[in-house]
Amino acid sequence: MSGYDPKEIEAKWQRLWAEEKTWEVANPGQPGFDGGKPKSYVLEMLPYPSGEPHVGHLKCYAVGDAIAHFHRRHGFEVIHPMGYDAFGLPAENNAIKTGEPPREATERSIASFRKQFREWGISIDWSRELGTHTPEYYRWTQWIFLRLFEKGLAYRDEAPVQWCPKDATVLANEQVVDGRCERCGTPVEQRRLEQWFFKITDYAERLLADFDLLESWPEHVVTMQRNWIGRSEGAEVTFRCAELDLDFPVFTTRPDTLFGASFFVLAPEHPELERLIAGTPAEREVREYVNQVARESVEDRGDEERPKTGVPLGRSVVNPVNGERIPMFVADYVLMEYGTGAIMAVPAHDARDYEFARAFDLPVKRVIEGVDPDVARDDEGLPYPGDGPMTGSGEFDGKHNREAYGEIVAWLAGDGRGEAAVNYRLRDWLVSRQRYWGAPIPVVYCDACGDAGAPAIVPVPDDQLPVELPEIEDYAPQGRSPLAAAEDWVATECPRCGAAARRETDTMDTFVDSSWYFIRYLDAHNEAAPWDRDTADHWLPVDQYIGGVEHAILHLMYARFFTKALADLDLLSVEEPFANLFTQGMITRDGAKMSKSKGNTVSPAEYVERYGADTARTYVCFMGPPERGGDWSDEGVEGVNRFLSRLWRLCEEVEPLPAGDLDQAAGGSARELLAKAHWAIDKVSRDFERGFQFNTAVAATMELVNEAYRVKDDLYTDPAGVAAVRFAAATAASLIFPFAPHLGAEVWERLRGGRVWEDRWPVADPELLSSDTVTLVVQVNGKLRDRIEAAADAPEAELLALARESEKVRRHLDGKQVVKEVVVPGKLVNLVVR
RNA sequence: GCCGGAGUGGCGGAAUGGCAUACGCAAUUGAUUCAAAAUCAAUCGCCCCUAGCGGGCAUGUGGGUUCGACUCCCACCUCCGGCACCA
Repeated sequence: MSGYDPKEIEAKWQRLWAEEKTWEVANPGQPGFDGGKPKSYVLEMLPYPSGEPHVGHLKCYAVGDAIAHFHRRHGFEVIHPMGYDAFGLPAENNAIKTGEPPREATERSIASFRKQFREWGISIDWSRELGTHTPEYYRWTQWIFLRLFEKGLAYRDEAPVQWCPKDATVLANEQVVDGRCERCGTPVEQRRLEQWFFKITDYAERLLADFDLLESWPEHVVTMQRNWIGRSEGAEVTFRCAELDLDFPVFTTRPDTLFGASFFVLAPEHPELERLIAGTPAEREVREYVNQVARESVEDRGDEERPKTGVPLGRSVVNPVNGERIPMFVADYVLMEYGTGAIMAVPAHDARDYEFARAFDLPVKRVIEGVDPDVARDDEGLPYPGDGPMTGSGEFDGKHNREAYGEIVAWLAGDGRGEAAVNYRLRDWLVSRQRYWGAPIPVVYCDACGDAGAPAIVPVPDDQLPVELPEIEDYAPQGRSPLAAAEDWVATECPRCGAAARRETDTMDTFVDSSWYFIRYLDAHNEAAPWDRDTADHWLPVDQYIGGVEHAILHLMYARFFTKALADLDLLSVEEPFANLFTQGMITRDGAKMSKSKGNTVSPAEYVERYGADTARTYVCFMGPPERGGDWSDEGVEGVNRFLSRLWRLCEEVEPLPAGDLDQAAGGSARELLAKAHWAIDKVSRDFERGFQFNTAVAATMELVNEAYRVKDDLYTDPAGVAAVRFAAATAASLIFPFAPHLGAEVWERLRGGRVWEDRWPVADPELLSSDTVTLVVQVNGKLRDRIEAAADAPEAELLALARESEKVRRHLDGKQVVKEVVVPGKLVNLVVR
């Protein structure tokens, strides 16, 4: 015997799959397209190629590949592509440090990923491979940008952004760690700059409503997105500053507390602040305060524990419900980015307003009766955020606030003082980056086309795409995009008037690239369009999407937004990109997240080298439920390797033996082994269907192999018995194939001949799933007292009689009276005694 | 604070309201071997005793529903994840 040699087996099958292009599928209309099969689009989130693949990649692709194989063997035409999310910061930061062009480091990493995916035996359709950093791809990213621009869904606006004063650069949000610059540790400041946005807020309502269109998404992911979108119902009410003839709309979820508004607060970034204070005694103090707030880190400002600060403006507004003049303040607890950047403060019924009122000695006026002891801070039981009868609210007094809510809104709306409103926490997606390694934004600025000093934004015509990323020398940002230094590239002609114009030097957020890659796979080499409509309609939506839960909000929501926008542009027929989502949990080591600095990383390549890809893949599926995390254990890997070796040895042992007719293997341990095999088929199938419970699926296959070991020596004496062992081993190979495809294919070929992936997924024989006798559990007062073999179809009376006959049971019935008998046929008898 | 998820042997984890601890790891023992590794076989929750085909206790804590609860309900504790001055 030669022993289990994964290197040899794995190389053999990988070669065959590559040569025969086993996993490639054709599009409708292409030769080889199989229109007779239903389609299944199985997709794992594409990797970000930086360095080498890590163990999280292994788990993601092992899980996804198992699903792809399972679908194929259920008769689906499975499309299972792969690509690389190749633009992004790490490659660029590496370039700044080492001078190596981002493209080179990225290509090197991609080569490593590609090689390892092949060595893992993942069943990828390589004909559809793509990299988001190639002009062939980002040309279409730019094309989509232009379509969004035409629709008004991409726009340019001034916005506060994160700025590092030491590096003199704008930072991406991901580069701000605890309010400091990721690279130099300097506290980050906010600045207002012109930026590009996508109008995702237009889709807030549909992004919420269309959760109903999804088949199966983890509940917590839906909840996280729901919270992120943060829909609130309330009213927009206008407060007027008569002295300056200025209207200040506010959003409130509590219009029922309007009569209790005793002051009014603007965010420090509020655009009207300057007009309110110009030339007033408050001017200087307000300016100082605003500047001080601007220097605060975002984290400090968000600290709820901090005492409330602010400055009076010396101005007032009129409360539209009662005509009261209430003083205006500026305070940092009001955020410009939520609502209108201004609030009416109702200290009696809002904890934050209450604290501010205390700090500034402002009146607190109760308008709802009630006390919440958990929140109340004073003798009167204020603040009180709950519900109750109204008071001090004019004609609404005595009514319950919930009841009066709608009436107040209607009353305000009647004469234009306010209206019902919905507000979202979601903000528009800021997509421009002052960065080199991304897709250039395809517009130019033309002074000649513009007017009054403001240049016109002129989109680059489709036939001039892609706007290629130029080669540059210095990648370090200098407060503007590094692309600005490529002067020859920046200087261009206006496509509209031909005059001298300048290119946009910002690039797009990499989340833009990954918001549509799953469509490009479907028609990856189309040079005339991002995709062919019919082809995309055939394959979409993705039937099963697999990835890390860390993308629960951003990537998944952006891709949903893109899909809806593209559907509105009449480029797609689906409203939702991912019908089913599976989020895999994170693998830790020694209970901690893996990181290079902790030195607790696991290199998949090392384990594949030592134990083979089948062992590594099966182990990550076996270590626990895949949606949960798990701690990596070298001993656990060895355990899985032992199991695969046992299957291999079983195969080698039984292969040369002359086997008889399986139908003759009717009695004794042969039948028991066959029954175990069918039990395993049933169990693994159900574990797949019930949310990919791969740990128990692998365990069931282990049980089958263990059972075969227990009985094999007895069965070898008889050809029918040998046939039963062969069947058990081949079934184990078939069931383990989605996890350990090389070994599964090899054992199957040796014992059954042919290719296991072309064989339909086995179906358990109901005849062998049931047996003539069952183990009857006998309880007395719910406690197990005996187990008795009984005929499976025995009537209740017989089971009761059997139970009462048992010596062990009688001992517990002694001197007692049976007051109740519970019989579950085929399972259990419970005798209740007193 | 709000919203999710989870608490089961020495460890990772199994259990449509019906045999708690499948499967794996670790540990112990035996076979094989000159020996070891590998392999094969077996034992393996805790406690008690009269040592058996024995009894009791165990699924975070306390209640409840039920003939019967890891599973369902109520209250609480702990841990993990997300959001967080969102008006």
